Amino acid sequence: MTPCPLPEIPRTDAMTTQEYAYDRLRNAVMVGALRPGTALTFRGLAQQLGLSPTPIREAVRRLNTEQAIEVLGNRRLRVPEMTIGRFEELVQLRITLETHAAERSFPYISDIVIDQMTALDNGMDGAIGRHDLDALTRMNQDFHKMLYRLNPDQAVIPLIESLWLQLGPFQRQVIEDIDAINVIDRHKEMLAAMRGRDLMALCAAIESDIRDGSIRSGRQMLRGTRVGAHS
Amino acid sequence: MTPCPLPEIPRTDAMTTQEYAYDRLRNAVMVGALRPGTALTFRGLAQQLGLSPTPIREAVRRLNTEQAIEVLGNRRLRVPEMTIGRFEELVQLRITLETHAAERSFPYISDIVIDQMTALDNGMDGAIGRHDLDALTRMNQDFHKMLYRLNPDQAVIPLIESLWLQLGPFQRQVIEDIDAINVIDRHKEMLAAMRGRDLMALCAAIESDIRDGSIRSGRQMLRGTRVGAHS
DNA sequence: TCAGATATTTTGTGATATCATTTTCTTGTT
DNA sequence: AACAAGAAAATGATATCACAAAATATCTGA
Repeated sequence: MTPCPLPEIPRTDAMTTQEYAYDRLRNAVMVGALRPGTALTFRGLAQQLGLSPTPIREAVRRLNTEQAIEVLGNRRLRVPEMTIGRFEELVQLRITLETHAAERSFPYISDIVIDQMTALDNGMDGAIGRHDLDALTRMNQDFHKMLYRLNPDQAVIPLIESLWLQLGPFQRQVIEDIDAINVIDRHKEMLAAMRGRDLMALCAAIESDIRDGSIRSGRQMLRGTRVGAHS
Repeated sequence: MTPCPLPEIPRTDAMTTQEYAYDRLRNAVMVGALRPGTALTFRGLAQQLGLSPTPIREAVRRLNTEQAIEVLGNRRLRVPEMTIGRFEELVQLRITLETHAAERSFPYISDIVIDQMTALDNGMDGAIGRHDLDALTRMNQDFHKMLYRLNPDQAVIPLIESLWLQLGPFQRQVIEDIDAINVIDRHKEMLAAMRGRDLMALCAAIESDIRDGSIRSGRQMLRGTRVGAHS
């Protein structure tokens, strides 16, 4: 009965305990360290993190509001299962929201940002070499966020992150096949479109990027109604 | 120093205290009972609701995650201010997300649902007559949600509700001018498009519906950078 | 061996207490 | 009257406690 592996994250002094618990649990879901269907308890998490239940409850409730963790009526928490229908919805939503975000950030694209994103993209190759999938996932998200954040009034990122959280536990199984190279190629396409200031091409590249990361998993799912929770 | 008016809501026995606090605060923000810029404290809310701080903290943290309430570094909570830029972003996001939702629900439209939505729309006339703006807001949202919920795998509603929460406090000032009649007309357009199974017309009606509820407020805002917090 | 009842443990919930900060009020000085 | 300094009150954060409900383990009888 090994406790679930919650990847460690840096904790600064200015951070409250609740904040730390939230960040750590959120990161665990985001990078897919917890399989779909994983059962949790407030007190179990508290013990595992060496904290009292109070800040854990606040953290879990927040993640519940983001659809990242289910709070079941009986007294268990669960990482949501994935279904074919829900998966399709989430992917379509990602495409809609992320192309929207790109469109709203488009006027703010500058050469400087393109350089920064290029550097970040190059860094991802290193993560692949190291087989550091956690870092790869985070860097991939940072790459996308860097674009969407260009719009100074953006309100879309929290919504997109909720989708990433919902896809995270399932998506991990895809990334483990290291089709991640495809993702990188799509990033190159995105950067090319940004250099040419071509909005249509940028949105097309984003859509491809999202779809590529989903085809495999879609196939996997077609073999059963559910995925995850093998044990 | 009258405490902020948090509209009362029904409380069932099966409800936990945290859940009740969340629902009540959320409703208050949603219907715009709290003006933008309103300052709050955990303990103040606890006292006002006759509860201990613990469940209040959980409720407020959830609302913070939904961008409905700001948790400032100093020790105050605040209903976010509105800016022109953010307002424009939120409205555009609503249009993108709600037309997306309509598209994904489109195949599930049935005559029965159209009848139900028609009935709900008629009920709104009554709320206008009674000048019950809280009920009007809720019924308007229920009208939209009834459509978006048709897709059994929908994951979009929580995202849309986050936008409604962010617009709520500001939008209230608009509705108070009772331009709400326009909204109703747009609902009739939506219903007509649904009867004709015309997706394009449905999306156009939704976009008009959202824009109509925003023009006035946009104008109001152009006179200053901020709105609300009149004190 | 297995099903059902009972006892034990675990869990979620919410109030309370404590502590360090921060805010606010008071006071004194220029 | 204005402003700075210090005292008092209020606040956020989190551990702990008590209670009821639920889950799990144990026991009993066929």
